[in-house]
Amino acid sequence: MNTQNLPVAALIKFFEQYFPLNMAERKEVAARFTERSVKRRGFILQQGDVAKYFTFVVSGCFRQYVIDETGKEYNLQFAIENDWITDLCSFYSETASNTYVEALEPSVILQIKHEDLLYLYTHYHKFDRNFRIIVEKKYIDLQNRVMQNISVTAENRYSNFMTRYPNLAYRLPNIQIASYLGITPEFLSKVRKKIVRPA
Amino acid sequence: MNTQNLPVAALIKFFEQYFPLNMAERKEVAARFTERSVKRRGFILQQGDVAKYFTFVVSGCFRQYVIDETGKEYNLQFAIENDWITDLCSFYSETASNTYVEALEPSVILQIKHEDLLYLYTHYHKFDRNFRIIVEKKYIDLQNRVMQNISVTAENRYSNFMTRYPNLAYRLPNIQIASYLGITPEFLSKVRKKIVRPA
DNA sequence: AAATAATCTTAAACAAGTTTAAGAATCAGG
DNA sequence: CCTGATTCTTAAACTTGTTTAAGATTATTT
Repeated sequence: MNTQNLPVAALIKFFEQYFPLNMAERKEVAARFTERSVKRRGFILQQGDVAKYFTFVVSGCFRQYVIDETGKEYNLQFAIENDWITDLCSFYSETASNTYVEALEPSVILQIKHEDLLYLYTHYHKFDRNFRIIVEKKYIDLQNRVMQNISVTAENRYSNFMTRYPNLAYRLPNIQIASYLGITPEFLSKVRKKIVRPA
Repeated sequence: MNTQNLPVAALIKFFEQYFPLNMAERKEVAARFTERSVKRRGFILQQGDVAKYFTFVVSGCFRQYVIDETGKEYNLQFAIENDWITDLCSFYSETASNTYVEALEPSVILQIKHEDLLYLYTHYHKFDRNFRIIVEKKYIDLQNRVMQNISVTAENRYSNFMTRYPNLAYRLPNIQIASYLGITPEFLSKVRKKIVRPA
């Protein structure tokens, strides 16, 4: 099995940030994750579907969002290379999702089915651990975001976002950033103007 | 070892929601968690400290909060019986916390040190799994909160909070709820009035 | 390269939420 | 059960962010 230069090499490298994988574990990764290309605006999850996969982003960019009764969209998260995305709630409870996961760029992903991930959890201690760590890191990020949402003005949330996620931020249209920060694109425009040419 | 009626029995019961514990695992739980009583307004974590413990709440109620430059407090989370609380970021990175964790009621807790939890992770697969599940559930809650923060008015956030966490909500002063929802107590008062006697 | 779609900006009128201040009600602790 | 401290309410003036609408700019697709 030659996994060099393949998307699965990126995934193995990701896991090995935490702990080296033995040969059996590498084989399982190669066997149980499925590669897939997604074009811009393609969906890997839509409202009403059960999230069947946990997705590792090899290249490209995704957003998860919800749509309210009035048709407005709200971005819950972005994921670029080396990040993970799914609707965790739907994935683990195997119930219909309220969310969409859409590619913002042409992307390459590796997906694992719920049952295969459970298999890995049960047979290889290390994957319980790896996914514990993945979710812990995401939890910490999310808590930081909640903190900002309840304590920081839109202007500062925008500045902080740009400094914290510069790679991500400069790839995203402002309209997507506004939706993530919980403000309108019009107000973001105002904020940006103010930052460039402060009163 | 008789653990009936003891706080540690509550903790074992908590873990056994997910998977039964064998005798060795129960012994480790009894041995590695330390019981502690905390009086109202007592702190188990303060800004500048490293969070040395992961805390299971046997009885009582805690809040985690931050204080900004102007001295205002913002509640990041509450934890009542059968919930867990710490500053995850500080706990895992072993760096100083920006947050406080304070008892809102006289409380009884069980705490495990970072090194002891790592010991459990390493020697007992089940604890990696249990803590993966604990954090996943907390992540899902937090994502739901972010969604509300960016898409729902203060009035509806309050209503949703009251229906979603009634047990918790009716134990908390409104001032604490306001701080969690990201609004002022004065505005919450307005909102409550409107809900009782709609215009 | 043209056509279409999506994004960005501006501004005026509006709505949601904050600030300040002060009095009333409730609660915790000795 | 008394007392000080905390919490809750109200209201007026203010600030932050939204809505609507329209034109300008930039990307994407054909």
